[in-house]
Amino acid sequence: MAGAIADPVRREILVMLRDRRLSAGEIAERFDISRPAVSRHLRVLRNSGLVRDELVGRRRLYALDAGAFAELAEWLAPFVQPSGWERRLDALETEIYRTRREHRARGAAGQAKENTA
Amino acid sequence: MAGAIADPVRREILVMLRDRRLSAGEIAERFDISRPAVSRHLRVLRNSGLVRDELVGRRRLYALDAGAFAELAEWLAPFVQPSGWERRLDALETEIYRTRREHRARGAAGQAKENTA
DNA sequence: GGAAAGCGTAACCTACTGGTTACGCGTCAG
DNA sequence: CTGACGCGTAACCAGTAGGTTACGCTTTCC
Repeated sequence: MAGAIADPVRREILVMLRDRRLSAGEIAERFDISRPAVSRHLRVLRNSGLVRDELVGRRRLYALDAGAFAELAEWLAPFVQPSGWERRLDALETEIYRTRREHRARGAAGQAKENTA
Repeated sequence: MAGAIADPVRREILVMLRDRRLSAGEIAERFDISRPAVSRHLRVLRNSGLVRDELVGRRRLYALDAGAFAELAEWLAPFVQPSGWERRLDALETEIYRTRREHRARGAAGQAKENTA
């Protein structure tokens, strides 16, 4: 399911559906890609459960399915605002590593370069 | 960035890092795939900003970056608990479509099959 | 100083993804 | 009934993602 929101086109479709329910054609005409391409994106969204579809005459209306998004949010929740526990454990672990190292090499200063800030 | 959480291996790495900070090797040995493969997953996570890395001696420690997750959560937020607005608009739109249709065809009953429940 | 440890990168191959055009099927309009 | 509309599917193709093995660089240990 997480793979469904990986594609930018699909994410934009989801944003569009946030406002109102839309037919396949209405969705497709807002993109520069062909209609079948959009149709397949819609199928992926359908299979992922992020979207529900309803046949109305010869049109097919798409709407968001809140349930799937709730699942996503549920997965994401533990990652936002780390509980503070980990930071302490990290510090402890680093300390262990450093003391073990400095047990021998006395002259080497403790250096650690931060990346990907 | 959303593409980074599409892969199941990367998601599992993130879960692992939720508890404590880990070195590349510690991460790699928990998977059946080769170490270089894990290394590239880590690069993807690094480039996506979901993970920060710090060089400690000859090891490279990885830790979650809360900022990126906050962004994700921010994007996801508008999708959980729809505001109620859309449902009303949907109902209205459906009504318009039906009345226009039934203006001519009197006998046809309003039918709409739900899919992908 | 030299061997080993810890990681990343390069080159390569396969599998999937996402795009296209051509087509088929059901529904509405006249 | 027949033509147009709306939409999905099939077949095909190029680009990317993710796996592997081989290799190189930096840091630690003796």
